[in-house]
Amino acid sequence: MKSRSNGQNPSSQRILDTAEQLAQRRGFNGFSYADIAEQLAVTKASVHYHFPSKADLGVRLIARYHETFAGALAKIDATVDDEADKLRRYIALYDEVIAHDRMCLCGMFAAEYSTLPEPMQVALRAFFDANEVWLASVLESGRQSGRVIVRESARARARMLVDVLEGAMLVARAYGDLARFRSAAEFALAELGVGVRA
Amino acid sequence: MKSRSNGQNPSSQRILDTAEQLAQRRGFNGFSYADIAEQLAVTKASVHYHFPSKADLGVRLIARYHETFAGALAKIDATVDDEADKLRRYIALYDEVIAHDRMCLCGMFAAEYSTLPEPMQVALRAFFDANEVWLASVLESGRQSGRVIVRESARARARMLVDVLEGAMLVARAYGDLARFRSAAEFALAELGVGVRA
DNA sequence: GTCTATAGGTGGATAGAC
DNA sequence: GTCTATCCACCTATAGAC
Repeated sequence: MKSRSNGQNPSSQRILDTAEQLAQRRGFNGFSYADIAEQLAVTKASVHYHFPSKADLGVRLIARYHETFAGALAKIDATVDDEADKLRRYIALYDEVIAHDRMCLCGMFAAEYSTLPEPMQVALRAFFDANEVWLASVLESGRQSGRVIVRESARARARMLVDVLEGAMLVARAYGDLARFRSAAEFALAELGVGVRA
Repeated sequence: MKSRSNGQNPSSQRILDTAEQLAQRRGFNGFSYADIAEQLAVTKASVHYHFPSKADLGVRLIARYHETFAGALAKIDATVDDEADKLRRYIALYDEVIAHDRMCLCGMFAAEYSTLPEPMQVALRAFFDANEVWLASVLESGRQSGRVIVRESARARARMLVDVLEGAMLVARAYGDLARFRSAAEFALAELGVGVRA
């Protein structure tokens, strides 16, 4: 039945790990099959066996990133009640990315959007949509519980929150300055009446 | 004395115009000499005559973009007194970029930062530094005149402003949604006690 | 599932005629 | 200042042996 890798076995995972790191640091147009093969000490042909085309690889990269992110959000929902805490935990997800000297995979791909195969563009928007939905839900809940200040549309504020975090990562990376990202994140939280620490 | 184009003659300007458009839409790694040559109906060799290496072209792109931007800021300073108006005019500069279906040149290059030749990286930071200095000055002045609400460091708030505008452009472009950018910009202004309209 | 080998194309860049 | 012609490195991708 399985005459071809489905991207779930160990080899495929290692390839995705390596490609993800490269994509987050150099962009989708900034790395090649040769780069992946070199880091894993295999041949380009071997990588092509698991991911026939770069478009396939790109779609799987976004899908896995999305799944991992969604899992992290589900864990927050399962372990945290306070909406302010949820927002802090959300920002910590971004913090960990830039702390590892990476850009958000989807923020990176957003820059290259017009050069991407259409399936990747669709998957990319799905990622941002999911972030927006989750954040809007937390903000709405926070407004009702009185733990978060949201004067305007929760949905619009959710979008703006994603925007500032992506932008802060983008610019901070040019300065190699993690503190710069944290400062912007702190401001974004403060506007919601949420302190950096509980 | 001038045996070689200095990037200031008409041909060079047309090349820079074309390259700028391509770079803002596809990124520095997303266009080639062939793309420029095709749009201008000349040969690649002719483009290389004006800009021998792509690194040369990239540095000149950022330098010209920076100069144009600085000129626009100087014009704002020369024609507007009210700090809230200055901030609205500043945001209008970004608005015009995305309205032309482009990303900020330097925001785009920031994504590709680690793949850029070092001279381009230096020029890139200089652009963001200049933005930050101008904005911080306007915010500080606005705070003193009472026309802008700035509770924290003007410098840090200036950075955060650049971050949210760059991030809003980045994400809005994936949705082809100018309104999404405008909404984020409006929020950013509102936090400073500045309305969208005077 | 990984390898060697290679195809077919495009990248940036240069030489030299006009 | 623009052209033709070309170089060489690299790209994505495939064929076929092991």
